[in-house]
Amino acid sequence: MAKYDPSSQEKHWQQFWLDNGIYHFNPKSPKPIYSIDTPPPTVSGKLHMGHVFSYTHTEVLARYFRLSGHNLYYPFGMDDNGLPTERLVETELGIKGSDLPRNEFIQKCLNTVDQYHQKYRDLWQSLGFSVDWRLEYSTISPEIRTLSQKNFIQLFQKGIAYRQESPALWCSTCQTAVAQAEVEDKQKDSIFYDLVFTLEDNKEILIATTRPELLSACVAVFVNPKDKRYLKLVGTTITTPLGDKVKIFKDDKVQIDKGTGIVMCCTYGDETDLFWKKQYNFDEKIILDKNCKFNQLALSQIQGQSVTQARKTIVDYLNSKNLIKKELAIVHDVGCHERCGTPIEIINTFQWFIKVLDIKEDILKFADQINWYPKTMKSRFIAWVENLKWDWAISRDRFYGISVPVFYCTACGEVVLPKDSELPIDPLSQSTSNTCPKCHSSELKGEHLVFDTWFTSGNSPEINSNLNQNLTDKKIKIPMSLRPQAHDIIRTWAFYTIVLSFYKNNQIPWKDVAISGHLLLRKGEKISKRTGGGTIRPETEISTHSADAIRYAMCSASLGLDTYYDANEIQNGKKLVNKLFNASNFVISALKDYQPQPLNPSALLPIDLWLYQKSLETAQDMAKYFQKYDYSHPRDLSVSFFWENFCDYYLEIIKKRIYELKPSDPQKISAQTTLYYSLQNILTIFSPFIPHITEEIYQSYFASQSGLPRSVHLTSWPKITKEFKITSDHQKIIDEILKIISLVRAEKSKNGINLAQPIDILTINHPWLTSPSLQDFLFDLQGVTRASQIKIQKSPDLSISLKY
RNA sequence: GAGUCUAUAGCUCAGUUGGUUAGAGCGCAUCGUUGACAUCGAUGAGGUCAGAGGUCCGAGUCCUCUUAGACUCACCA
Repeated sequence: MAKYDPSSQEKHWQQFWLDNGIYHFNPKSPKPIYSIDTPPPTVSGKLHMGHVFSYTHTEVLARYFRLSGHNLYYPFGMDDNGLPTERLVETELGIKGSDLPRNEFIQKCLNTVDQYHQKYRDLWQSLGFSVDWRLEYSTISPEIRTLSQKNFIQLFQKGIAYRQESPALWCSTCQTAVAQAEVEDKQKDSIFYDLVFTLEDNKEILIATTRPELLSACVAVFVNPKDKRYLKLVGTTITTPLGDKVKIFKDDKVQIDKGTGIVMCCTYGDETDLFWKKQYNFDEKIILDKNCKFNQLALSQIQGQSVTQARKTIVDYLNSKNLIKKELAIVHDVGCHERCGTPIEIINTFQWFIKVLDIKEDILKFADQINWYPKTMKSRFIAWVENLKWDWAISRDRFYGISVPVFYCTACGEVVLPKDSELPIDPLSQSTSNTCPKCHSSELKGEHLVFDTWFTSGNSPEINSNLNQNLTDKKIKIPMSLRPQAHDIIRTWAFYTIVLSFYKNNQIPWKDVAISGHLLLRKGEKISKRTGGGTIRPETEISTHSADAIRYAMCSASLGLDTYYDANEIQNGKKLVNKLFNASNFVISALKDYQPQPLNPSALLPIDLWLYQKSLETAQDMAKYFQKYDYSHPRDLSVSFFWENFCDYYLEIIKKRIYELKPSDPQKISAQTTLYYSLQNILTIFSPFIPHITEEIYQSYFASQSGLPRSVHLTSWPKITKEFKITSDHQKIIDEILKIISLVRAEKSKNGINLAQPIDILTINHPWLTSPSLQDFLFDLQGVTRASQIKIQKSPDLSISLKY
């Protein structure tokens, strides 16, 4: 018999599914809709195994929901605008967005993105994803740009989106404001400099800082109210090493034992500076401009210099005047931009914000209305919301993104909105026919800022519910059924989606959230955004091991847990595929002389009914787990039913009937009927995990049977019914028979004897089994044990003896 | 500094609301294999459930503390 070759067959079935629209959403179906808010992966480079991991989880679950009677709505998007994509294009083409005319740069981005769409789609399809590819979206598409801009305009009109010049978290490499969620801590080497300040009585006093370059922006000095050393200085004036005079204040935030116990407050070195500025209403002294170069307000020597240059310059300068008394090398955590690793500065700029601090309570209430799987992920969300300190900065000083759709009146500065019909709009290259609502001037200047990608992808439920309307005449309703995603973007994507849904619909965006963990390469080694999993590439893994084996391996650990990439699991997947192929071929060959007939429990031998019932129970148990978004238990349940009950026991038990009985014998037909229906169940319950091999087997036999669907993926999840329940008496006997089979095998194995070795007499010593009660099982038992004769003797305990 | 999670066999993990003798796969050992399958079958060894205390008739499971690790947040002058 030909071996199964996944490398050709997987492609073949993927094409078959596409050609036949097997996974198409059917708007006319009466089944309840199950809708998935698939994460649109950011187009920022290659997809890595971490993507494969979490997307496979959703894929497997989606297949279960389809089989269990839902009209599955499974779209797919690509998040292909904004900073991450820009950075990809910049590195790939070796250009800088800032060096090119905006239109030209955007065109280059669009070209690059197109290639990536194809690559991404190819990968998902090579894994056998059951997505309806007619429902594919791209966040840079005109429809979605319109939707995003429209939503912005509504938020602006309600006063929820606002523009403000204020200190914002700023990345000097990316030249843009960033959101709190995009900042991550990094350990950096630094130096604590003890600088000489002068008191009113001309006495010198030391203040430690790691940011001497900000000295020109020093607006105050703080000590701790409990610090007896300095308390008497509060209220007096102090002179900085540069000669500026500032006042000394007291505040609890000062740590007595850190540095010299005295802190300078510079606008702005960190968030504490910002807090003090607001609290004590200091005047700002802004010395860093948007390029993170020092301006005219800074010390003349450092003007025009970057932060690192300036630090060196000013240290040299102060040293030359002997104003640094001590340098202490330290390692400390610095907030950096997660995309590029650059330390974040706080810079004053005009940015657009969405109010989120005002609605923390509402958001927390929404979090309660959503089912979180696993439950513990909800606490991460709550912790994030409770700790928010900034409104959501939604604008970015970048090029390739969805423009903030506003104009400014050059006469009076008023914000002018475009007409809805003018959307999508790029205010830099397009104009609006609206005029200034205040002074009616038509002299307008377009906004150059673009949206943070999350502002658009945060609308994904609405995007999904409006996709491809001619295919989905019934609108997909919000809340959608499921948001699947990984845990690293709880604070971004999940949070922003809930915020936007709150403002837009005052409704939760989805009923359930299923959060995947991360795939780890080795103990403690994450797949980082930079290296993207190194040499382990999804494409190679799939082509060398097969999609089915990879899918199987990805479902090994529980939802939400970080999991190691385990070559063993892939091997197990391969073995399962092989085992299923072999077992099925055996079953199908056993069905050669079989005419399919309706399944009638009373026409089945007890052991046959037992096996069939077991297949239904397994399906039912799996369903319980699947409904809780648990894919790993169902996987193991299906494997152990198939491997142990079906292969190791049942197939061996019925071989004698298959080989030796006439086609017309009811006992043979009973076995064949059981095989016929059980194998269908087995294929269905395995199909979410290993969709290719199950389709291969299904197509080789079942697809041509009358009354059966044309694909295993269109079958129904097996349902348990009372009529297929065996009696408890039979169950008891079967339990004993399985034990006896096991004992015979052990006995043979212990003596180094081939399991197929015939036995003259098998003697069963048993407390209550009798010949009549074994009547229905005797033939099978002879077959599986190879015993020509079976004797039963009464005995307090179960034991067996063999005579060869 | 705060929060969340994790700690079970050599490895990777199960262990549902506390209930007999703690499970699986891999690995290991021994044996077997001409009738679906060596990507196989059978049998077996291997665990004081991180540590200490507590509640209970009974704790891997609940509570407290300790230790180690991961993640998130805060601090980052």
